[in-house]
Amino acid sequence: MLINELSKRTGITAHTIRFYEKSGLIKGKRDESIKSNKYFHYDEETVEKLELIRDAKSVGFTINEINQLMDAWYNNKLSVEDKLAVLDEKLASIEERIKQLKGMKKLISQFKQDVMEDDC
Amino acid sequence: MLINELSKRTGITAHTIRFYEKSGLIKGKRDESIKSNKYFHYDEETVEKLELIRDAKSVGFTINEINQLMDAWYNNKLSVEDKLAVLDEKLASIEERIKQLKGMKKLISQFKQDVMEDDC
DNA sequence: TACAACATTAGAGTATAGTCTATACTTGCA
DNA sequence: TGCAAGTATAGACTATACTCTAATGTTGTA
Repeated sequence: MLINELSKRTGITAHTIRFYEKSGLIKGKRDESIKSNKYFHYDEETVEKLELIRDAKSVGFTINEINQLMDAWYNNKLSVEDKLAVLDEKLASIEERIKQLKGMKKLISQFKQDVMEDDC
Repeated sequence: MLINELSKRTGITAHTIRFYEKSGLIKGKRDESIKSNKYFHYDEETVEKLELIRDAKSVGFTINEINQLMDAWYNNKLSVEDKLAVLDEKLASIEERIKQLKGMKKLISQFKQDVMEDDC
């Protein structure tokens, strides 16, 4: 599929998809048999990757971190140990974030109590 | 206390503190009785605020969101209803983030399983 | 009193993550 | 065949959140 279809399927603009391509997150292939253009072709895996990128971004991962994650996910040049190391590191950072969010939740809830009590 | 002491107490550089001041997150006072300089003086509440800023930033809140939060926290111009509205909104966004993080955790854990099974 | 340390302001620079424009070529359809 | 729609690339622009530099003035201490 070409970039326009990829964009429609993922809801991510062609501009942003090209930005991700330049950042190394995804990789389109050129059809060498077609000499008239230099259009990139994308497969189903790229759709999957873009969805993963969206999810990972929404939880606060940077492009760099997503790159590491995708290498563990799709890159077969990495050893199982290296993949597990990356995955474990990401899991730990997620745990840490959840912990911090819970702390902040507690803090705001407490303050909410205070505000309500002030009102009485 | 002057900016240098505030910086030492919070571990936040004077540059960044001034940036936060320009962004409206904190407010130093000038001693009108001293005419020879324009040094800003900060109180204990500012230390508290900077700690809150650091915590809120670490869970992903933007300066804009922190500004709203601080208004609910410290600004008495807001009504109790308005304060509660801000606090509830922040609580909801924290819940949402926790949910997303848990989803991502599940995804990565699943992939970790897959990687380990591939290894056998 | 010299001078290092500290304070302020304006504005430039950096990093991240896009977002948009301009230019130019290609393709599909009436 | 004409022309709108699609594609690629380079590079400019934006927003957020700092981070640093330069210029200039103030304070404390040996």
